[in-house]
Amino acid sequence: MARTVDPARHEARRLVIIDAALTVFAARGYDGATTAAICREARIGSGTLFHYFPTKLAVLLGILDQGTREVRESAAAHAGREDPLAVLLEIVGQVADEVADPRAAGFVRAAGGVMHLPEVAEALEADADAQRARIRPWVGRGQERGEVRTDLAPGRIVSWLMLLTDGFTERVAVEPGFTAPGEKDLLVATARQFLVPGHG
Amino acid sequence: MARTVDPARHEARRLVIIDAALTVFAARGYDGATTAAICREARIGSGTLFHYFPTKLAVLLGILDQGTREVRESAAAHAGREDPLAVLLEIVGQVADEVADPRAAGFVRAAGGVMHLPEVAEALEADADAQRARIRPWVGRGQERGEVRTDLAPGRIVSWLMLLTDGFTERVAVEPGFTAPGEKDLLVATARQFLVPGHG
Amino acid sequence: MARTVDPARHEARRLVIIDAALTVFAARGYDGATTAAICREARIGSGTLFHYFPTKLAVLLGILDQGTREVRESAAAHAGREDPLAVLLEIVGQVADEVADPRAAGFVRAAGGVMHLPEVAEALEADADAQRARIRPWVGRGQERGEVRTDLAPGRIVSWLMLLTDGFTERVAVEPGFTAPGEKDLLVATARQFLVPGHG
Amino acid sequence: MARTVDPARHEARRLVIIDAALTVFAARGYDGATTAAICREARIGSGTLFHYFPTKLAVLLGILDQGTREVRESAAAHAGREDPLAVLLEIVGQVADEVADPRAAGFVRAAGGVMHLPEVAEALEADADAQRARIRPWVGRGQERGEVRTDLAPGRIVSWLMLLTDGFTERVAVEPGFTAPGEKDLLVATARQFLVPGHG
DNA sequence: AATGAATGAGAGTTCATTCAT
DNA sequence: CATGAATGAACTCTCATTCAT
Repeated sequence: MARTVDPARHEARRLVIIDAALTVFAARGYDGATTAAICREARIGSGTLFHYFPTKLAVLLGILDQGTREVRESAAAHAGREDPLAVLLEIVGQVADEVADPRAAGFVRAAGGVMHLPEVAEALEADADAQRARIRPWVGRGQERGEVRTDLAPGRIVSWLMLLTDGFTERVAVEPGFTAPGEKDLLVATARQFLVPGHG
Repeated sequence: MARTVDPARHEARRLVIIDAALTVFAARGYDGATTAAICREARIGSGTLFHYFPTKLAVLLGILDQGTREVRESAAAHAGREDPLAVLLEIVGQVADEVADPRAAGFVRAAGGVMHLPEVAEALEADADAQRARIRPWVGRGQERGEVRTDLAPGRIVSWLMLLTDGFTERVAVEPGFTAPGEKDLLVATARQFLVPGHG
Repeated sequence: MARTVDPARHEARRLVIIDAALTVFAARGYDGATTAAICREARIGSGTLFHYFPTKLAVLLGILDQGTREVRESAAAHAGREDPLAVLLEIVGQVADEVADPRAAGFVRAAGGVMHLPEVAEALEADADAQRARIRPWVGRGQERGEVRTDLAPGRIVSWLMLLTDGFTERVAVEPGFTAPGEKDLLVATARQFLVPGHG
Repeated sequence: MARTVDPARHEARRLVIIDAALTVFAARGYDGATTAAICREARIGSGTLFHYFPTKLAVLLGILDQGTREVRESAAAHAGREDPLAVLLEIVGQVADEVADPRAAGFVRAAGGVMHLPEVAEALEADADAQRARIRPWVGRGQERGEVRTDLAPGRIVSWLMLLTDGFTERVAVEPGFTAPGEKDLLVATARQFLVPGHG
């Protein structure tokens, strides 16, 4: 009656691998990250990696899925709110917080570097969809209540908010002096400015 | 046995290779782009590629240098102007125009994907410096003349303008419906909004 | 903590594994047969396989030994017979019957494919020896009684009978239209023709 | 005007590789033969092997194709002959000669060991077809002329001739004392006996 | 100058085997 | 006794780079 199948342990180990891979991908890019380096970082044997993920690419996709799942959870957390503009700015601020993880930008670039792989493109699209779905409803409600500008279609406003967070992520990654905590307030202010132009 | 080192011919061929490589890097990423594929695209033999560039990495760096040089040339074109705000918005608009090349975003991501290589980091930094140098003086002059907000240090304003163009580039790359020509005006308007907050 | 070493149960399980391995080896060859596939076929865990056999190779050798043992048993069954030629033709016919098992030919080829391994070569030799030992006495007696040609040394006649059964096995394996039951009679007739040339 | 494409040189090198691979496959089986060993035997770098063959399997298939081609050429050599029985016996004898190459049997077994791979099965079938096609017409003509038994369908006679050569190959491979030159005459005699039963 | 055949270092991945449970 | 998660040695194959022609 050997009951070695401990799903919790399995999931925990999976997360260890994902975390290690995130580190290595961020530091060396997708192709630069050897599976050997990931295993070393995760302190596992090479065989174990492939016990949990069928290919190196699957590890990358696993990380992306994880991120998408977290975006969806975050979206759920806003349910029931009645202040759309505040929610939108909170979401923007949340992105700034996430980018504070020094690995975030490196990993985003690593994934972008292999976006030509269909599976990666698909996963990134799914992630983008989740992000849009998190933002979109609040734009609509904000417009209905007159809290958000109505001269732009809601979908376009979503795109521009994502433009701001994308640009923010990139800057944090590239510019040493441009730190997430230090620029967060200006990000939120700029987003507000964009959402409510007259405000300034 | 005429030593027919025709520098013009040499440079022309170099540019052919650079253009081919740009196409292939954009389509497949840096590591995904084999030198064989670049040679095929450039219609040259593999040996020829290495006559013009010592390594594959050197090809990438060559493209980046080319871009940096163009930024510098573009900067020179603004010399003597007396309307800083207009110049800044022109520069922003110019980025939107460049991004219309469908290869632009793909190449940017390809380069970002190997940013962990010191030479690439250096080249990208040089490019960023050139971009900053192109923008920076006009921010300062704009502030002096009262055309640009003064509540932010000029360097920070430069960073945020680049944030906008970076985010714009990313959106164009990722979102099928988000086209450079279609969104250019809003980019310029948003940049203006950022530079002159009261304006809206 | 009863030391329930039930030898019967142990042997039964061993046979289950051997049978499963025979199936998988026949279908995929020795190297193509993963231990995982054998375990799946035998409905046991991978650890269990190695409780019964120290290595994958030992499983193969186990099957071969089993076959050799059966040849010896078959040989014993002929003891006391007084009609050498009939015995020889029965043995030949028996091979045809065995080959009717669709796995037989596949397994023979699988074993042949790793004959370069000394242990396998040895086991196959032992099997061949057993087969020779089963045939040889009846050839001698047949010659003594004038039932079998005497122009060839008995050992050579044994070799040629095995040549016929080997070729038969191969044909059954390779040629869809060449079935063991359908060709058995001709095999026996050809063997008789070989043993008693004038007979035709 | 570099004209480095020397097809003759290319073909020669290809044959060197095929010959080396034949040796190694025969000695160690398909899976036991590492590409490294083949390269060592052929005195080439590992990259060169894959310059000539896309995969290790393709090398095996190349050898099989080569064999099939040779069978077809041999078939063509008999064109115009008017003595069917003699041709058939010559073909049988030819097989005995080929089997004298000590690598032949080992290679046959190596290929058989991976017959579960569809490409190998297909190639072996093509080879078998070529062999049948080489034999078949002479059986028909032999029957028409009354030189060959007519109680069996011609296709079946073909199968049985191949049974004899297959068994011969196997015996030569397995039995140290059973040599191709030493047993060739008996092979031909046995084939004749089979083709013309009354003869003995 | 231009070529492409040849190279080999290095990568991802497989799988027989071990051993704690 | 039975299990299957963990392991790492070993393999095939890719591809940037060299160099004789």
